[in-house]
Amino acid sequence: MSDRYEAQEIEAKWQQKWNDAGIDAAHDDDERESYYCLVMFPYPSGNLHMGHVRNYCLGDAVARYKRMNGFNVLHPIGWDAFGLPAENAAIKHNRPPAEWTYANIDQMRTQLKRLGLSYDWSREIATCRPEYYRWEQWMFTRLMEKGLAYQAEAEVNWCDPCHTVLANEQVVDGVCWRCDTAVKRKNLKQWFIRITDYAEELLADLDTLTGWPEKVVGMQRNWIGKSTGAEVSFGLEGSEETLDIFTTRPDTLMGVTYMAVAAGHSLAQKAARSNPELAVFLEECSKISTKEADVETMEKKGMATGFNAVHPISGELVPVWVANFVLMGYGTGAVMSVPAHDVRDYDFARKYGLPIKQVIRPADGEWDIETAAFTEAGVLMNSARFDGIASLEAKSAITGWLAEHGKGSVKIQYRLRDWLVSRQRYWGAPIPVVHCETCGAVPVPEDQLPVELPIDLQPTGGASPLTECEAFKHTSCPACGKPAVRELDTFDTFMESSWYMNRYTSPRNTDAMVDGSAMQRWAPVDQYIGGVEHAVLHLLYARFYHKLMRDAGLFTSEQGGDEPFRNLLTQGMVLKDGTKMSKSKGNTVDPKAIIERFGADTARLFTLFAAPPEKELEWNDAGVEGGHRFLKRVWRLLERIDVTEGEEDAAAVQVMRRTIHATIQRVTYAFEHGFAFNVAIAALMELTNALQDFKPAGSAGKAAYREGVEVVATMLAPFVPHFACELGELLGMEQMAVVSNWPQVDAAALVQDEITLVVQIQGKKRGEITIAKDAGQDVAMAAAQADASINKWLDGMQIAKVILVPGRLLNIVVKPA
RNA sequence: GCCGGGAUGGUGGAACUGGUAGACACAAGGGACUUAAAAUCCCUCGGUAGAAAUACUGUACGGGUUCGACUCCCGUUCCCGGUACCA
Repeated sequence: MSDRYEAQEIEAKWQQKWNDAGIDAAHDDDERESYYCLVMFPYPSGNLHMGHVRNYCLGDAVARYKRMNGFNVLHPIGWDAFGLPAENAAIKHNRPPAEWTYANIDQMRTQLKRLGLSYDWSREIATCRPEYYRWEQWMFTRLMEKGLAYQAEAEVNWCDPCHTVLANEQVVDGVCWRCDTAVKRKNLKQWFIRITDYAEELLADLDTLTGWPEKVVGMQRNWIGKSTGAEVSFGLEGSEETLDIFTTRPDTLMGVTYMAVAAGHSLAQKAARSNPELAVFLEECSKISTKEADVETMEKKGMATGFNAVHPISGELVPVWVANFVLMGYGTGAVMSVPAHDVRDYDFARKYGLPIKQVIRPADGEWDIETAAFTEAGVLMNSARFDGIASLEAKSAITGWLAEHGKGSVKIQYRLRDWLVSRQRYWGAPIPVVHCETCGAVPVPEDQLPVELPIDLQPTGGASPLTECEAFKHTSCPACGKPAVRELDTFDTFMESSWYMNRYTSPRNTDAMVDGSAMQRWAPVDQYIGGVEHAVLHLLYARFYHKLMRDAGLFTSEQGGDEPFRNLLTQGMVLKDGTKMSKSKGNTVDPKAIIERFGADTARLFTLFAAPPEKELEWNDAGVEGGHRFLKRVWRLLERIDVTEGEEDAAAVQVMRRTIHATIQRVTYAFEHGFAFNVAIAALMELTNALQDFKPAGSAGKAAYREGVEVVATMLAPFVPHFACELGELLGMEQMAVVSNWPQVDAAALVQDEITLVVQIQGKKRGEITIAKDAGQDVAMAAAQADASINKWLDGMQIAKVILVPGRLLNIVVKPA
């Protein structure tokens, strides 16, 4: 048994033993310090792909390392089980989404278990179960009561032939993915949650996220997009109404030469009634998809409405245009245009022959406005009483004047928009609202929750089958008791993924969404690991939801924190042949095949070794074999474990022990700083190579060799737990490797009397010298000059400068004598 | 378009806070063992010149700062992620 490494047998054996010993359970009642390690739960698409494997191997390494360091670890898993792919699969196979979803969950659970991941399976959750989503329904009714949830019109991508709303993903080059018909924008009354009420806190608390990658914090900051500017009321010629806009550049107000409104703006709609040409243009505008990338990259077009706006300061008339790039959902759906000082306005003005009026000039020098827009700050000109003022002061001067005259005010604007949570889909959590002719939109009372989704409906590709489910649709009004109809939209699936991390702390709680004391024990998540593609949306919604839960009184800041994730690791994607693995490209690698051929440990080892966690990982079948070869090499270290060869060599033992303890230091560092497991595993390979070359001579040699092999077995445990346990057993280690104590560095073993110093001349390496550890510059220089291969570069030269970097290098700067 | 990230040998990657570029692997080539194969072990392995010692050159591209730059600054190209209804 011990002479060959048989992965399949070993892995089955240890998974059974771990299960029997219950070592993966998180204990709600425990003296030890808690540690919460969370990986992003998967969408149950049916098969585990390499991205999952990578994510979960990283999380498992962290969880196991923390257990070996004495922590009581919560490492849960579950299923993000609502969503669009289930409906697509349902149409394809003509089976209800629920069936497909639950079958996939069973299959993927088996695959996860085969990998030997140390989850506490007793806490498994699936978001499509009423026991789960009832609490987000409950939360939504609370938000309605607080005025944080509201209904408003919003545009969707609509496909006429399919008679359905399309997700952005389903719009390809402006047409429906199924029937190739051009999509149309359509207004629907939908539910929103006021995330903008929390914009300031979401922004401010980014500063507390010191354990997050800076790039993610930056992306969130930009997404929230706080800008300070002014709201300005323009008049409308021959009308009492005003045209209100927001601008970040009130200093350029005197340069406004036209206004631009969205196609959906009331002014545009009004103008189109008497202008057929404009009506055609508006129709054309309604055919752009709602994707930001499409809107921003299309050709900028516009048309005059015939209306004129009245400038709030000069009283001059400026034309109001409709422009296809102005978005109804942003601000007021109207903007002021200053072509002289904004690139997009400049291009638009040039295209349509609109006037360009320069009102800012550079503080020093001239600017040719005929050539390009001047977008920097400067000094005002052509601005009547504001002439000569610098941009910065002009902003407050002009805003102040507007405020005095009731035509504007300082305004803080966020790019962040309220969270649209309605989806016109079936496979999602029902929105717990009843629409009553008398009482309006009424939240479903707590004692009637959950509003259960009928699970046996069959989507057809058209409208959601929920809209045709009479049994679901008809109910009575919770307020007045009269017949009423249920809300037929379901929640955005980001709703479920926004609070699952907190649910794991008390996953079977039937009395409340979460339990304050369980939150106190576990929350916030100590380490969250998942794909960087979630850097903005999922992570922002989860942060927001955490604050909503706190403010609903489910836990206090002291119990659950103000933020859900203390530390974040964003892993890169798994690629094959330089591109993302996908079925359509036919370049997928099935983890199952790797596991069957080499075992779970080899699959785990390779995914961790092949690339640093945050970088993309290029899959390489040959590399997998290399990983397997390494395990076999470690295995063979056992052959010499009780062998002694030759005379004891104290110096060799000292070098060996230094290597062992330097490796402990390096591997431990990887776990404590950034999880560079590729480097940690490389260090373990180096140690293995050193042990292979080491002659275990005499009792000290034999002891050093055994120490080294035991250290390798123990430190491999977070990465290849089955292998490490088997090796540990064969070594006669007292405990299973996965529950052993993490090795400690013996500082004495690291001490070195002499060090090697690189010698450079003019910054180029010319040799090495060996000197005493704490020798000074004089000693180093003497040693350098005593070395012929170094000294030849000093011949005929005058030493201009000497730089000594202690422990690293000596750089000698010379010039001709 | 906008926001964020990346680019180092034939390949994946390493290089601490600006201090030896290429650790550790993979592939390839050569050799040992074997009747043979597999497995295993040993050697070579950025480029140019050289028998070698060695020298020059080299971290996407063009500049800059520095005694010293893969690392910092300015500009450029290409690739990837996100862009609010994929999750």
